[in-house]
Amino acid sequence: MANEKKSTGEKAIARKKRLTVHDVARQAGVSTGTVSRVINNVPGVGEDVARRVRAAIDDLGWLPNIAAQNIRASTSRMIGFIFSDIRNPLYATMTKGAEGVFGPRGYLLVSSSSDGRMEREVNLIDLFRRRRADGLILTIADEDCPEVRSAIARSGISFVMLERALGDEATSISADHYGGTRQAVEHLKQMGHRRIAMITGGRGTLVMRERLRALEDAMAAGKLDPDPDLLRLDSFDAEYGYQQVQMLMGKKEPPTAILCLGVRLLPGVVSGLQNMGKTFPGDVSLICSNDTETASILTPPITAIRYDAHMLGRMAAAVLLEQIDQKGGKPEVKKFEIPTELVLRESVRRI
Amino acid sequence: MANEKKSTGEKAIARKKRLTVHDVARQAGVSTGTVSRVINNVPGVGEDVARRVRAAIDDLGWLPNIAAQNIRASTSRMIGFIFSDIRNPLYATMTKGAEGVFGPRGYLLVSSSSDGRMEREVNLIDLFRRRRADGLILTIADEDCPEVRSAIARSGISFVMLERALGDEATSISADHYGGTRQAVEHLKQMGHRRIAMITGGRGTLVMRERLRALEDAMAAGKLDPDPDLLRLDSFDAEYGYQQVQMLMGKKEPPTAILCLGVRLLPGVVSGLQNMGKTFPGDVSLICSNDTETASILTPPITAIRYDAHMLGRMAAAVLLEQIDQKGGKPEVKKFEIPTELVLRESVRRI
DNA sequence: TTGTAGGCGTTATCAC
DNA sequence: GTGATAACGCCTACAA
Repeated sequence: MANEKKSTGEKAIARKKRLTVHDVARQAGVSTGTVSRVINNVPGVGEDVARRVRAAIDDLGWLPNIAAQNIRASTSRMIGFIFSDIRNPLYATMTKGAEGVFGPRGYLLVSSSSDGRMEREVNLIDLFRRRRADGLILTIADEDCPEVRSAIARSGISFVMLERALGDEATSISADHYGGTRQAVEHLKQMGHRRIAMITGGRGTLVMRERLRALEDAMAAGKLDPDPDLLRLDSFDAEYGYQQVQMLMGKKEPPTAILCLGVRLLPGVVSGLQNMGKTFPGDVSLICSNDTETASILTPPITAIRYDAHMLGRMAAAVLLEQIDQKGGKPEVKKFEIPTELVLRESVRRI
Repeated sequence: MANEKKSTGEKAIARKKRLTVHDVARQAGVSTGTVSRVINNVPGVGEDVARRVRAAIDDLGWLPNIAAQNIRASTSRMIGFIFSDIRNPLYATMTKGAEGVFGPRGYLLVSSSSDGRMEREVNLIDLFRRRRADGLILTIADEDCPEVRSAIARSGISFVMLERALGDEATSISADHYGGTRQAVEHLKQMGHRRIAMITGGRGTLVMRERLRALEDAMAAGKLDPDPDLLRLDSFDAEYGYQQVQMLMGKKEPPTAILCLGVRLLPGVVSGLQNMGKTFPGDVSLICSNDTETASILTPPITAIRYDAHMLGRMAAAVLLEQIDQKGGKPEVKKFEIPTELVLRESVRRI
């Protein structure tokens, strides 16, 4: 009663006031507490009263303000997902996968692109801290960046690394890049290839480390000595692929096969080859990663290392939620890996 | 003082309590109001006091809780963007563009996929209403769906339509699909084509209406009578493209040119052609929309209707923010269009 | 210049 | 069963 400020009177004349529990309570002739109990299904509310409340809710078209609920519960039911660029189909697919897990559990997924820049990553982490995100999925550009690591640490937010790792300090979810790359190289070796180049990016990430280790192991196992000049490891950009493939193919002793590892690299590599009049697999064999529709419809279609990015997103979401639920007991650090598969097509020839 | 509950004492022993203005105020030996003034740059705070406050903030590592700020300001600084699927590069690109406008202005962009399903769209709109989003960018599946329209209306949230329209009722931003399609068809006519097919989706959207109108106008202008059986207008899915292109090319009188309008359709159409051993432009000429890297590296590269999706996202964001700022005066309904361009490549031949 | 107090919209803890 | 009331974390009159 004391609460009936004049704003109620203004409502009709002034700009539409936002609806609150109070409006519903008044309309139903009950207290706000009762309204709250009804919408939260707290037992012990009279059936007729509940009916009246629900009628008032429908009548006014009220929906509880989640922000207010959250502030009381000191939670946000929001998860941040940070990666380089949503235009990369890999991240779009992971986002879609994660969304499918978070949505039904009442969490809002907020994906944001850092353009792979450290300051943006730090800003985004701080932003999620200000918004009191309940969790973070991180696919950062460089696992060793101290600024980013300290931003993560001071945020105090539960997080998992996706396609990245933080030593033994954090849970991570990734594809089996070692296995995938190893299988690709073994296939090339079987097809008679000895000079195998690799174009990729992601220095300072689990992904590059595993790919490199796989290549080295495979070469060593075949008693082939790797040529360091065949390694082009500085970027995932199409432009980089375009340049490097031409430099590689312009060498006196060009590679006979190229691993093109990174979704955006492939268009660059292919148009680089086209630009210098080289064909695949005639002039050079090609294996790409991840598999995409583009890879499958090029002429000829391209052999690819495939893994399920959608599943990766789902797993990251599920693992993170589990970790959030257990918050209190210190979270166990776990490592999850999903399998890869070599999709044989026509871009590799026997030599 | 009365406020110093025992929780402060517990802090050391119990689970880490969240930081608040109170902690900072105590640490700096000032009141919470003063802390608030400092972080909000309200003039009239003693320089030494401000310094002490800032020191305390840094010391504790506190960041104001945006949720709490928002609940006071009755805003959320959050914008929802609803479309069918983030894996569609068009939406990913728009999202990126919009992010670039919202971020610097302190707004959080939340993109979510509806899978083009009406109930999902309604759920998402209600979700954004519960979260008190300040604005909505809508790329819904069907402009005429009454459930969705009423969800929009009852939400009371400022919104703009992106690549969609709501008659004269709402501001919309889109590419000039009429112009783009018209130009493509004129080009085909000039190259001697008379039987022009169109594969696309999006019934009930501005985009399809404009494309269809352009095709009809162009045919009429050339005194060609359109064959309704050459119109395949039921889906944007790759699978649909795969099927329909084969049905079209299997006809007694197949088309001599196909407009393949929809990013995901292209891989389907191309592999459909490959599957039946048809080539382009030998057996049929091809024009696609939007332009993608895939279109440019296929053999041969594909003539494409291009428009700037990134710009579309930026514009939608800018227009929406302007509309939000002016909230109070009823928002003017405006229509924005960005130009398209026909990128000539090698998938169209003269006949 | 700084402190106090009330309120933003909700829920949980008391009483009744 | 239901109704007051005190938080949640912050900002802003208003008072001092």
